[in-house]
Amino acid sequence: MAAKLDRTPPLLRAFALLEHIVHADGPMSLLELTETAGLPKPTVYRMLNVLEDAGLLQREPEGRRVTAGPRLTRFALDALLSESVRAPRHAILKRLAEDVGETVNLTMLDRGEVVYLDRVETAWPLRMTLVSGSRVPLHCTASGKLLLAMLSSARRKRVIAELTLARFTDNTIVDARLLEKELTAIRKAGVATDNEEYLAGLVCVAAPVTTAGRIVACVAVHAPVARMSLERALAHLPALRVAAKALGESFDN
Amino acid sequence: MAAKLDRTPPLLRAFALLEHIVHADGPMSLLELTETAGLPKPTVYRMLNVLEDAGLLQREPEGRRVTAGPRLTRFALDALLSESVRAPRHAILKRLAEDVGETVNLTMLDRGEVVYLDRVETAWPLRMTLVSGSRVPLHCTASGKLLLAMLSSARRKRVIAELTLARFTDNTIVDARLLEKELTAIRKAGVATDNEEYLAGLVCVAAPVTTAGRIVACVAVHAPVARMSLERALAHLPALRVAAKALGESFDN
DNA sequence: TGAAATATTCCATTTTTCGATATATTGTTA
DNA sequence: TAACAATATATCGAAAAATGGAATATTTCA
Repeated sequence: MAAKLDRTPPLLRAFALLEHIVHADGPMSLLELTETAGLPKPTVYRMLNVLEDAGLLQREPEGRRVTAGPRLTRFALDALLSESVRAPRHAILKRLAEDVGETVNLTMLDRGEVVYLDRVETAWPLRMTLVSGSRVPLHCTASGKLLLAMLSSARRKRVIAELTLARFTDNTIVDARLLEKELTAIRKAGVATDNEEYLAGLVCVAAPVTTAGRIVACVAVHAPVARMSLERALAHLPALRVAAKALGESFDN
Repeated sequence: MAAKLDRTPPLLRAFALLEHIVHADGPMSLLELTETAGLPKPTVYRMLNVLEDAGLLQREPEGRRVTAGPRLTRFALDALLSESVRAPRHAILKRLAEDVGETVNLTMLDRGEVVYLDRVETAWPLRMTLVSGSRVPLHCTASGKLLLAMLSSARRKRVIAELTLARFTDNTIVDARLLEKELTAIRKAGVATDNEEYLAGLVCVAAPVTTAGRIVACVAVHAPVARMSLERALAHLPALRVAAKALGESFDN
C-alpha cells in the first residue's frame, strides 16, 4: 500500500500521490510525502501545487500540510454512489432485504451526517423513501449513533459538543450526557438501535461494516414498528452481521 | 460538470477522466468518453488502457465499455474516511450557522489569496453543495483584510507588494496607503468587516482563529445587506469569537 | 541572533504525451 | 454471405511537459 511512485506511469502519478495522502492518518507534509512516494522534493512540490490549484487538495491552517480538498471529497462520494461501484454491495443488500423482509441500507459518515450509499426497499408500501445520497442526523438514528460511537474519543467529544441535539420525537436523545452514555453502550454491544427517535413509528437496527480493522460503514434494517417491533428487528442481528462481514470483505476485493 | 479536459494540466487529465466516468450514469464507451472529455480518440484510448492496467477501471464483460474498478472504490472509501478528521471543525461551523442564521465560513491565507476551507449555508439543501475551496481576493474581503492585518509587518509588505488592488465595487479599497490604514485599525480592533467591498449588497464580519498564539485562519459570517445590516452582523461577534476559540483548539490536535 | 529544517526556484535534459492518419476488428443489414 | 458501418487499435515524428540535481530563500527554533 505504501508503493513507491517512481515505477508508476506518469499519467497515474498524480493519482497515486492522492492515494497516499488520503490513506494516511492525518495531514501530510511535503517531506513526509517525498519519503513515502519515493520522489524528489521538487517533483512532489510541483505536484502538490497543481493538485491544490485544482481543488483536489487543501492546505492545513497550522502549517503547510495537505489533506483532501473539496473536489476530491465530491469525487469520492460520486464514485461510491455510482452504479458500477454499488453493484457488488447491492447484491449483498438485496439478499439481506429478502432474508429479513424489510428495507435495508448501507450508510457512511460524511460532513457530520449520515449519508445513504445504497438501499434496498421491500415490496411493502413505505412512506419513507430516502434515495441514495440523502442525509439524516447523527444523534437520532441507529447508523448515526453507531458511526459516532466508533469515532476516536477525542473526535467524538468535539463533534458531540457542537451537535445541535434537535428533538424529532419523544424518544430523541437531546441531552449530551445521555448521548455519551448511549454511545458507550453501543460501542460495547457493537450494535445500535433507533427506537422511534427520528421518525415516530419507525425502528431501526444497525451493525458496523469493517475493512482492514476499520469501521467504514453501517448496514441497517428498519421498519414501521407496527410491522416489526424493536425486539423482532434485533432478532435479525445475525443476518445483519453476516451481511456486514460480506460487505466489509467486498471492499478489499 | 461536463468540463472539457483539453485545458486541464496533463497531470490531472487522468483524474479528470475518472471524474467523468464516475459521474456518468452507467458504463461508458470510448466514443462517449472521447466526446464528453473533448479529447482525440487515440488519447482517450491510451489513457483508458493505462487506467485499466492500474485497476482503476474495469471493462464490462463484453469488453467494450468501462466502469470504476476496485482500486477506485478503495480510494473513494479512504477519501471519505480521511475527511472525518475534519468532522469536529465542520460541526463547530454548523452550530455557528444555526446560531446566527446566516452563511458562515472558515478561511485561511494561501499564496496571496483567501481560500475557503469550509462553509455552511443556512438554508440546507438536501444535496451536498460544496463551494469551499474557492478563492477570493485579499484586499476587499473581511477575511482577507483580517489575515493580512495579522501578518508580521515584513510579510505583510511582501504580500501587499504582489497584490493587484482591483476595484470590484464603489467601496473597494484600491489605494495601498488607505489599505495600510485600514489594516492598522483592524489589527487594533481584532475584527474585520467587508462593507460591500467585494460584491455589492453583501456584508461580512470576520474574527481571527488562533492556535499557539498565531492567527492561522478566520471565521466569518456574511449576508445580503437587505437581510442583515453591518451593525446587525457585528452583533454576532461574540458568537463568532466563541466559535473561533473552539476552532483554534480543534487545530492543535 | 544564528543555525538547522524546510520550502521554493531554476533550468538543461529526458521523458512522455499528443493527435493526424492508417489499419484492424467487430457488428449489422440486405 | 457479402458489403457496409461503427468502433477499436496501432504508428510515429513533432511538441509539450515532467524531471530532478543543485542553488536559493524562508521559516523555525534554540
